[in-house]
Amino acid sequence: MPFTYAYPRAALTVDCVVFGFDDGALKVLLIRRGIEPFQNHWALPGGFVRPDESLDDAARRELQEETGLREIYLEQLYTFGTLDRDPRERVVSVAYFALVRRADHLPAAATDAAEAAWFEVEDVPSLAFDHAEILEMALERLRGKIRWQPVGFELLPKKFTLSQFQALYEAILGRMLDKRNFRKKLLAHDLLVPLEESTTTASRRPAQLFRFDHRKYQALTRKGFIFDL
Amino acid sequence: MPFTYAYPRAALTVDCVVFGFDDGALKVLLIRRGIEPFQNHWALPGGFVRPDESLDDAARRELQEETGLREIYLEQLYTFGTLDRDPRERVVSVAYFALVRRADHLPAAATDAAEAAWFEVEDVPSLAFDHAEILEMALERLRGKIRWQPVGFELLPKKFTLSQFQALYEAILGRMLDKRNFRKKLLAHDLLVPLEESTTTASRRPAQLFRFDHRKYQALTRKGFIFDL
DNA sequence: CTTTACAAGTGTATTAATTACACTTATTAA
DNA sequence: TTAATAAGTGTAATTAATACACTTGTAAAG
Repeated sequence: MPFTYAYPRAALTVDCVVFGFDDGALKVLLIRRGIEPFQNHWALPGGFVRPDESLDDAARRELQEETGLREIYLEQLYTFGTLDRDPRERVVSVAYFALVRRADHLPAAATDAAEAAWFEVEDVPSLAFDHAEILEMALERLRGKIRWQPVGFELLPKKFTLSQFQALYEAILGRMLDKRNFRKKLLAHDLLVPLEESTTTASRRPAQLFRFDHRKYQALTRKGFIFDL
Repeated sequence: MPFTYAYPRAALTVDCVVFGFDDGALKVLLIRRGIEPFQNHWALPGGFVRPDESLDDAARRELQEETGLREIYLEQLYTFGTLDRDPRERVVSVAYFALVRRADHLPAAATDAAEAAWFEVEDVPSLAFDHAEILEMALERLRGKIRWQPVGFELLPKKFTLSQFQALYEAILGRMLDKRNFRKKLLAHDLLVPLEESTTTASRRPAQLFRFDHRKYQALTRKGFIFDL
């Protein structure tokens, strides 16, 4: 049953830039395309928006289908609509920006059919379509967002050490931070709750574990706060 | 000549939130709709994206056609894609955010057919579709943007006084600022060039006129800077 | 020509935030 | 017992943010 319109219409897709943090490095989740165009190239997970779902719903569905990820942090990034971004026809893509706790989604994730893998953002293969441009914009968004919101909440495991937190910020910002100043500022926000436990593995001094105070985190993000480090 | 697809496709539109500053108040440009749905309601200028133009081009064209505005500051804001935002059919709208110097575009602007008018953002009539929501998001963007870019450049006349600049910030932020601290911080950025001239009208002390140093403005926005007031 | 009304313009002291900087401690493996 | 490694900790100097009130220059009114 075909659908007919008086004027040509662009196809609508969503594409997701999924960031994770692991082994001290910021990573992005890519899938290997199974079909043309760009068959076998790496690309951002995504696909066509269905007529009966909102853009946000489409992004969540595609993520679930292609990477197995569910219930993760997701926000709209930007809409890409230049004329030649898809070789087949006019395709407008609404890009999304997602953050996941790698520990909660351990493997490269249960995937439908295509291959999915994490890549360090500093070492990404050449990407299909204009996905390199989308990734670049997502990185800028993340670097900007970190100044406003304690983004770590979405990227770190539920229990984490201050060193892990600092390593995350250093990976995102791309520069080293002073340990004492970092801790002083972070703890001043009264956002972290120390746990009874400490790390046990590794041949060195154990580190204190913390968790986020979810309530205070939400109150702070609502009224907006500066978190410059 | 009809166009046929295997699946239904959403229509794609652009809508523009155009801000201006005048008489000490922040204003938004609206048009009165000539056709159904929402005939005679006020709405954001906008319309359908044509198959041969990018989203940015569509926004610029619609602004020109409906309000006469050309060559103004324009950036993409957000894409609105809930299922029921248009009563006719599925319509996805890419919203844009624009800033104009009211002095350069004096009247409500040369308009094609529909009526166009400026409204104070604090006193906007009820709007068609989800345009109230779009306007709200644009205001948030403007209030956020002002903190790290000297937005005044796009909104103030080419020659302006420090009091005008402060009034603009007060209108956007919705609170009063201290005159001495405002001037101290603003001038510290070394972004303004004092002119020979002063204001002449009005029965009071003339005010020093300034212009922006375009070169320094661009250098600062590129590397990002904090402009908290 | 004197007075009045009005916004323009100007400085300092206090407080808060940011930065720079180096050694000690707890653990495991050798 | 020693070596290796990352965890943990405080202070002084600098810089930025804030609070706050009077004088000046012009035009209009009297």
